[in-house]
Amino acid sequence: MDSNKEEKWYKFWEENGFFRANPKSPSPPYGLLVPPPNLTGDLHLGHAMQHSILDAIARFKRMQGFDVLLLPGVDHAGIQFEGTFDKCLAKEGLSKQKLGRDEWLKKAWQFKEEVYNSVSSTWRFMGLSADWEREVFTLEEKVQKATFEEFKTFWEQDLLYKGAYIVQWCPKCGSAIEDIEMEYEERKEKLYFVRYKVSGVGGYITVATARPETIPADVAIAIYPNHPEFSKFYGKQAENPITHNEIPIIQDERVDKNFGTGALKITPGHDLLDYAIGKENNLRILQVIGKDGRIVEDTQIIGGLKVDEARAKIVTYLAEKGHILVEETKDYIHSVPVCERCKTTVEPLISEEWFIKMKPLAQRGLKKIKKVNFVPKTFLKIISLWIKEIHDWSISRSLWWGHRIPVWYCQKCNPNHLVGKDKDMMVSMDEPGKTCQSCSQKHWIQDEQVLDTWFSSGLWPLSTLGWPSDTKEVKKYYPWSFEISAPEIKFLWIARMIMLGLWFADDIPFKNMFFHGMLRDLQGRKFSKSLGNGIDPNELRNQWGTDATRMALYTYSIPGRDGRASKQTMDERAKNFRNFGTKLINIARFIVDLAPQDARHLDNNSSIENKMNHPDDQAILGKLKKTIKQVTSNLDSFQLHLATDSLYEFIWHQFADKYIESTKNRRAEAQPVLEYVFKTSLELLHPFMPFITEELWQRLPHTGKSIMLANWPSAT
RNA sequence: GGACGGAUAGCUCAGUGGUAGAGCGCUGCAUUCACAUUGCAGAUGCCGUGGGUUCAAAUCCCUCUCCGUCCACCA
Repeated sequence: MDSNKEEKWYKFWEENGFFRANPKSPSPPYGLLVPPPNLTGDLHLGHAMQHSILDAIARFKRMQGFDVLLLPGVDHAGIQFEGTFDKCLAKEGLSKQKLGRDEWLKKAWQFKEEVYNSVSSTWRFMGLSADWEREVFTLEEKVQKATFEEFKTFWEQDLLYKGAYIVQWCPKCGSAIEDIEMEYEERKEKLYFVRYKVSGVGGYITVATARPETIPADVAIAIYPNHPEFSKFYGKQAENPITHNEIPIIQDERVDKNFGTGALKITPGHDLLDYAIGKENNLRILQVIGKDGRIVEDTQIIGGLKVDEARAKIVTYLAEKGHILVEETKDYIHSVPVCERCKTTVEPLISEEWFIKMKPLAQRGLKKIKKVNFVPKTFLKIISLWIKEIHDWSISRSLWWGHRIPVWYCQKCNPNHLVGKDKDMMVSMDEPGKTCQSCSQKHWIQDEQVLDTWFSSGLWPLSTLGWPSDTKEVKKYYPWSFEISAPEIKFLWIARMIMLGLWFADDIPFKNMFFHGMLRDLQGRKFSKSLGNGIDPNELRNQWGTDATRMALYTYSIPGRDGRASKQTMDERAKNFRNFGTKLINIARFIVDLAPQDARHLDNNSSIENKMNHPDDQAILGKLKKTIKQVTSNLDSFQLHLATDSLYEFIWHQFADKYIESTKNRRAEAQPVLEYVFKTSLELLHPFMPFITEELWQRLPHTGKSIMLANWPSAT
């Protein structure tokens, strides 16, 4: 089937409104939420698979008589978009600094339009029967309102706070990121043994560290309790070899007695564990690494240097002074956290950020999460465990592209942008009309940061339906019937949608949660641009057609199961299903074009089983019934690979190879069965191969305008 | 260190208590036949290891090995 014909049918369906949901219809709802692709991202094989699965379920449910809402959207993808856009600006010699926030945003929106227009048409691929008129962009007004309501409610419920906290900072993105936005890279570095002089009693305490450049920010040394060698120093002071400050020697059982020397330098400003220990011991917090990834200027010895330069220089210096013995230095392989998006080494440092207290949300989430039917069900456990061990969610990002934090400070009374309840700050979407309660004037200035993309995406099941307004869409389609996701965003997105949905709408956001597997290359590596191992779904479509590409993808659609694929394996499978399509065309040619003059034709009004008594007819009708049952139950349990498998086997090897051959000597008599079995087969196949089934169905005796509107075959 | 998943034909993978399956690849035969983008026939597997439950195990249970993924504050 060529792409012109595909386009023709797609247009036919869309123009007839077959993709549209109808909240007013009395039919029961079946809502499917398309995971919004990133604005800047090309669609890859994983998207193609998601779309194919979503579309099969949607078409199946429509044929079963449901009022289907398949709702598409686009994600603004904060960090990713901003990175791409800034690169483009740099080519024109422009930058954020030069433009300023307002001008930058204006250009960013223009850029968004350009990008959107150039790629959005490709999102309609794979025959996705989405209700395009309802497409939602994550920054549009509707979503803004919902996001504001979310923020405001958290604020009123006292679940929102702002504070200096140790965060994972990506110097390149210039923003805090969440733990779950980080990756780890195995790196071979050096482990240095640094001697700190103990004051008063004489002697040294040695710590092992991979990060000597943070020594200027050391504020204590911690040893594990009852350290055989060092416990005599407990309570004494040591001398910081760089700053020469006196720092206390403390004990903590979180220090691993088997690592290094059993003593740990405490740097609360640049390490999460140290931060926790420092807080409990009321230690000062010093910072030597700035948000630009360089050592702060007024640091001794290494001020102004990049981190790796600083490390080299400080090691040389400490070795010269006898604090590091070169022969004691070890090679050390460990995992270094890097930013998932730009692969820059992440620096833990102190920053002012907004947080949500997640405990209450997690509690409610855990109580109700069992209502979600996870496919495969192992995800219930995985996600529940994560929710159980939830920590507060840092929702602010130092970006410009996103929902700006709806908080206003009185510039006069609150120049440091501190947060208290209703004095010199306000939570408001637009500039407050009121005056400041402290100075009775209006000098409002908005918080500089924007919200984490997932803060708004987490509300996607509600914001897309017009919440917080009590719309007919919310009433009818919430909770959604079906959601699909890649496993990699199960915490970032899925877990949060569940908690937020329960918090704001008091119900789970979706009844069925389907996780597909990850497609990898033949060596088991992820597809990535840098490896160049990606497979372009459009190339497959051009070569083999959309129907065949979809069928090839269904063979990989087993819930939660990763698959390995190459262009070659995809070609092999797609080719097979292209051949299957050819087979269908030839079956149609045989049944329709070459029908004998005296053939009776299919009569929709009477039961075919009762009229056709030949054993071959009875046999094929029986097998068809069995196939209807199988396909229906496989679709009900979202096992698309089994559904397509049994259809393929039935149509090709039972119907075409055996039954059709057997009718050649009683051709005219068998015509009604040929027509009936083929038409029914096409209807069963339509969710998976929408184009060719429409094309051929139209050529058979039929009622109704489209196979999309046909009733799902019944086995009774 | 925890949690989860995988190991089945040359390759990519289904199956998951009752005589080993598909696609691609391979071998042989068939062309005035709806279809060579085909049909028919065929070869190829101690279903990772060791044990257990059962009349019966690739399938359920336990052990081990190897691979993979996720989680965790790996200095």
